[in-house]
Amino acid sequence: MSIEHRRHFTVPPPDTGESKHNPTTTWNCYLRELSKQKKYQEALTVYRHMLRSSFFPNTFTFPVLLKSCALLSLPLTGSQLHSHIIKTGSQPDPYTRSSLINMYSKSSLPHLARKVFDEESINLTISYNAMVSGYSSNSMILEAVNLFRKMRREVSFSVNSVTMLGLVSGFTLPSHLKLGACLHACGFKFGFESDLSVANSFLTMYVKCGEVEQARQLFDEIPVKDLITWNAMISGYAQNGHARRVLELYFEMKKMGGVNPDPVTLLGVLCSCANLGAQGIGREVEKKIEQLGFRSNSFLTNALINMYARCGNLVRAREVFDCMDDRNKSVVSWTAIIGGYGIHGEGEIAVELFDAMVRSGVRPDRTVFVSVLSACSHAGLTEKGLKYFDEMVRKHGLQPGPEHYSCLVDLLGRAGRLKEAMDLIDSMKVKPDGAVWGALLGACKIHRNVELAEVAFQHVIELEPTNIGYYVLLSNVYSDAKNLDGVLKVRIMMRDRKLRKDPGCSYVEYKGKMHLFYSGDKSHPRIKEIYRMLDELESLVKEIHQPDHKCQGKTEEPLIGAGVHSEKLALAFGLLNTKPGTDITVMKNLRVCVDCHVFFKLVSKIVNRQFIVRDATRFHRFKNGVCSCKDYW
DNA sequence: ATAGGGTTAG
Repeated sequence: MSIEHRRHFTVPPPDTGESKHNPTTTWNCYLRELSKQKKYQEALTVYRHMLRSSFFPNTFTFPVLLKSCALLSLPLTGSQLHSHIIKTGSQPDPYTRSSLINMYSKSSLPHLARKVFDEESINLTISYNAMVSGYSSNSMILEAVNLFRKMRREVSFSVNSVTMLGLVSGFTLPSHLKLGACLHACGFKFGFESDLSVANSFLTMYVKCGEVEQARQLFDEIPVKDLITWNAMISGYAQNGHARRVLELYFEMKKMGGVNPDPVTLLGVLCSCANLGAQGIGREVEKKIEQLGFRSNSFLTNALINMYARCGNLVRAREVFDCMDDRNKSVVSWTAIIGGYGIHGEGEIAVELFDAMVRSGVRPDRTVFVSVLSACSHAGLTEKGLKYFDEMVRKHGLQPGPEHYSCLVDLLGRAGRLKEAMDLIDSMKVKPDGAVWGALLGACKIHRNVELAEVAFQHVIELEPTNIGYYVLLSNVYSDAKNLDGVLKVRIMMRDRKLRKDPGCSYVEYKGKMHLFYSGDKSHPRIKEIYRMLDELESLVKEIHQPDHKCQGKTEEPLIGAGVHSEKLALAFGLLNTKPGTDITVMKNLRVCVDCHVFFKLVSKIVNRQFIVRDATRFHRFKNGVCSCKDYW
C-alpha cells in the first residue's frame, strides 16, 4: 500500500488482510516509506502507535527507527530502542548493529558506538564502515584512521568506497591535510579514483582544509563531473572568498550543459555576487530561481536579501524580505536585512527591524547582535548600541565574544569615548582579538590620540603581525600629528617585516562584468575617455570646493593611494556608461582611504546623481589570484 | 554505512 492511500490516517490501520505478509511487514513498509520521504518524526510516532496496537517490531523495524533517531539527534529515544532490542532477546543482526553505531555516532556519543562495535567478535564491513565514519564525524581522526588500517589488515573485510567516504568526510581542518593527501594517494592505489563519489569527497576535503588550489587540480582531473562535483568546487570557492572564480565556474557549467544548477549551486553564486557587488548577475540568478521553482527555498531567499542589500539595492532587498512568509523568516533572514541597513548607515531602520524581530518571537542570536551593534556604530547611535549590548547579556543570556566587543569599542571610539573603550577592553572576560584592538586603533586615528594608538598598535601587532592595514593606520595617526619620525619608524618596521601594501583597487559593474581600476591605472581599453571625464570632474569640483583646513596638515607623501585614486577612475567609468538618474555603486576598500568621500559628495552635487560606495574589504582580503588578472572587462 | 548549503564586525 502506498503512502498516498494512507494520507488520511495518522497511522496505518491494522492489517486488513490485503497483505499476505505478517502484519509487522506492513508496518515496516510504511516506516520505510516515511523514512524515504524524510518524515523522521512521523516514523517515530508511528512506531509508538505500533507498540500500542500490540504489533511487535522485528529486525527489519529497528534500522529505520534508529536512522530517524540519528538524523533527529535523539540519543535518548535511540538508547531506549537499544534496550528494547536487547530485551527482545536475539542478538541484533549486522544491519541493526551498524544502525546503532551510526545512531550513537551521530549523537556525538562515539564511545557508546564503540561499545556496540566491540560486542561482536567478528564485524562485517558495514559495521566497520559505520564505526570509521562515526569516529571521523566526531573529529576523532586518529581513531578513524587506525580502525581503517585494522580493517585493511584483516583480509576478510575489504575496504570499499563507502569506507572511504565515511573516513574522508571527517578531514575538515588544515591540520588534517597531510593525512588526507596521503589517503588520497592511497585511494588511487585501490582504484577508487574512478568512483565519482569518492573523488567528490576528496575534493570537498581539500576545500575544507583550505586548499582550493589542490581542490581545483582534482576538479580538473575528474573527467565526467556531476552536479555534486560542480557544487563542491563552486561552494568551495565561495567559502574561501574566491568570488570571481565562482562566477567563472558557474558560467562554464552553464556553457557545458547537461547539468542543471540546483539550490546549492545558486547559493554559492549569490553569495559571491554579494561579495563582488555584482547585482546584474544576481538579478539573473533570481530569474533562474523563479524559473526552476526554487522560490520557496529559504536558504536562497536569505542569500537574495543579502545579495541585494550588499549591492546597495535596499529597496529590492526589503521587497524580497517582506514577501517572505513570516514562518520562514529565520534569524538569518533578519540578520541579512538588518545588516543591509546597517552597512548603508540606516541605523534607525536597522534597530527598528531588530525590535520587530524580537516582537515576532524570533530569538536573537550572537550573529544578529553583531549586525545590530555595527549598525548602531555606523549611524552614531551610541546609547542605543550600549543598551543593546546590555540586553544581549542580561535579557537574552548570550555570551559576548570578541566580535561584539570590537563593535562596541568601535561604537565608543567613534563617539570619542576612548577612555571608556579602553576600560571596556580591560573588563573583557574573553581574550581580546586583533579586531578589538584594531577598532581602538581606528578610533585613535579619528580622534588623533597618538599615545593610545601606540598602545593599541602594540597589542594588535602581536596578534596580527602581518596585517598591513594596522601599520598603515598607525602611520596615518603619526602623519596627522605631523610626527614624521613616527611615520618613518612604521615604514622601517614594514620594510623589516617585508610587508608590502597590495595596491588597492576599486571597481564598478557594467553589463555583467567587473571593471577594475588600480590607482593611476592606464590599462582599461577606454582609458582615454575615462581620464577626460575625470579631468572634467576635477576642474568642476575645484571650482566649488573650499579647501578644508583639516586637510592642510596632511603630509605630502602618503603611504598608499598616491596619484589618481582608483575609486575616482571607477566613478568616472560609471558616469560614462550609465543614464542620468541611475545610481552608481562603486566598490572600494573603505578602510584604506576616506578622502575620496569629499570628492564623491561634490561630484554627486554637480551631476545630481546618487553614488553608493560599497565596502569591498572581503573581496580584497581574499584576493589571491582574484584581483591580479586584468581580464575583468 | 554515503560527497555539496544561508547571516556578522574591524
